Amino acid sequence: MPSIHNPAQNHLLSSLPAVEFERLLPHLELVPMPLGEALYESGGKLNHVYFPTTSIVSLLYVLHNGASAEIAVVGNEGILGISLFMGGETTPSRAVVQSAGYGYRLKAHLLKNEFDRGGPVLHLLLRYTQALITQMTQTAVCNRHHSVEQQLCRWLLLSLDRLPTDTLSMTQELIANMLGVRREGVTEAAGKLQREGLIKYSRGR
Amino acid sequence: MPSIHNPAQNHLLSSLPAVEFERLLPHLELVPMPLGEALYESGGKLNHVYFPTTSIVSLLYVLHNGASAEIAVVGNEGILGISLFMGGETTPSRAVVQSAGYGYRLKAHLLKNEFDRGGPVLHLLLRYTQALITQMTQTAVCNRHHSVEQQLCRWLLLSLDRLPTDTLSMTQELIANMLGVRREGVTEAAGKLQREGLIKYSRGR
DNA sequence: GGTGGTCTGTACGCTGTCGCACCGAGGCCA
DNA sequence: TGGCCTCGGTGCGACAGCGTACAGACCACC
Repeated sequence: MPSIHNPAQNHLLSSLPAVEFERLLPHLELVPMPLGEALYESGGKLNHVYFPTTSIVSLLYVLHNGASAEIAVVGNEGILGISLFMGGETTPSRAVVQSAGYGYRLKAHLLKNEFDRGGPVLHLLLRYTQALITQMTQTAVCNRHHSVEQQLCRWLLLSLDRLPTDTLSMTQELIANMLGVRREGVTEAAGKLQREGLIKYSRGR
Repeated sequence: MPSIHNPAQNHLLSSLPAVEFERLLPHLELVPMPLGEALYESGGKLNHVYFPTTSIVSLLYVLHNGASAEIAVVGNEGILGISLFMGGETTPSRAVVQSAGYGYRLKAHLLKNEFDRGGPVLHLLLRYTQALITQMTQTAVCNRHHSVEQQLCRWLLLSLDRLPTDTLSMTQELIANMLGVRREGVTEAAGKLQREGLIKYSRGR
């Protein structure tokens, strides 16, 4: 376990009061999160919750026909698995690692116990959930009113906000089906942004 | 106050254990909810929460340019004002009465107190919030992948699920800017559905 | 019965996105 | 060096939805 990793890199964990943090600390387990890994499947059971530190994870909603759309992005500011304490046993959406990195995971029942104590952990998690809801609603309205280019911009910013560097390695193809648009659309929009000098890329920015 | 009205018409209230229900009962206030009334404005303060009984309320997200999109529908199965207990003082979205009727309202701090006791009220509200999140994610993915006609269908079903009758009075214009599409698009889709014998309408179904 | 206002239906051109197909460029490996 | 595969760029026809404009239908009120 490389020493450069530290649970406090996750803002949610680092916001916990010392008592609660210490209590969870021994159970936090550093795990690598490789590109493309699916943390949860839609309808699957929830065994662990994840606190990303250097990785980014997308929440996807998948349709019957296979088409999908990203509904939110979670990075080092958040947690994966909120339905654990919101009520359901299962996760309504698919969670896929969008940018490889690390994160800490915790057995689901441990967090649930902590949540049920009703202290600062509860309030922190609810506050984060509220923020996540806001992100989802913005996604919904983006999907309706904005162009591919605008959505690409938003997506880039959301992702960069959650990474220490200003470089992210992604294929346009992947971005495209995160956003639920055509790959060519992304090519076009990205090309335009590059011409305007806003971004630079070659096979992953 | 007409005696046909009863707080138990709201499924959330009727699911409460007797103790909690009795505790809230004296503070529930029946209010008419006329078409078009805005219960909350985006960013506004939250003085009351609402439990619709015979009305339907839309949660809208409004853009700077005035364009808006519906992100969820709340009827007699739910509650308005979840951000009260989720963390924010203010509401992130606009709430507009979409179908006139009645509902009960409760002073915000009373529900907050109840929530903070951590009992069944907390779990019930969280479970409902989870359901609402699911509805929002579906809205997001609908906005991306579905045609106006499909969205109209979904919208009609969502609304009818929340009403005792199978008739709702709405102008196409209103439906259109709930969905964030053109009025003509709704006309066309509705016309098609009518030709197929699925719905009937004249100036509000 | 007339008048005005609201709601609905129809038409037309425009643009953004889609689906498909194809090609060039870059990277990896033998 | 050559070959392969992935990734990025481009072109083209099809089409859904948008904006605008206008005409008819229905209702309410005088």
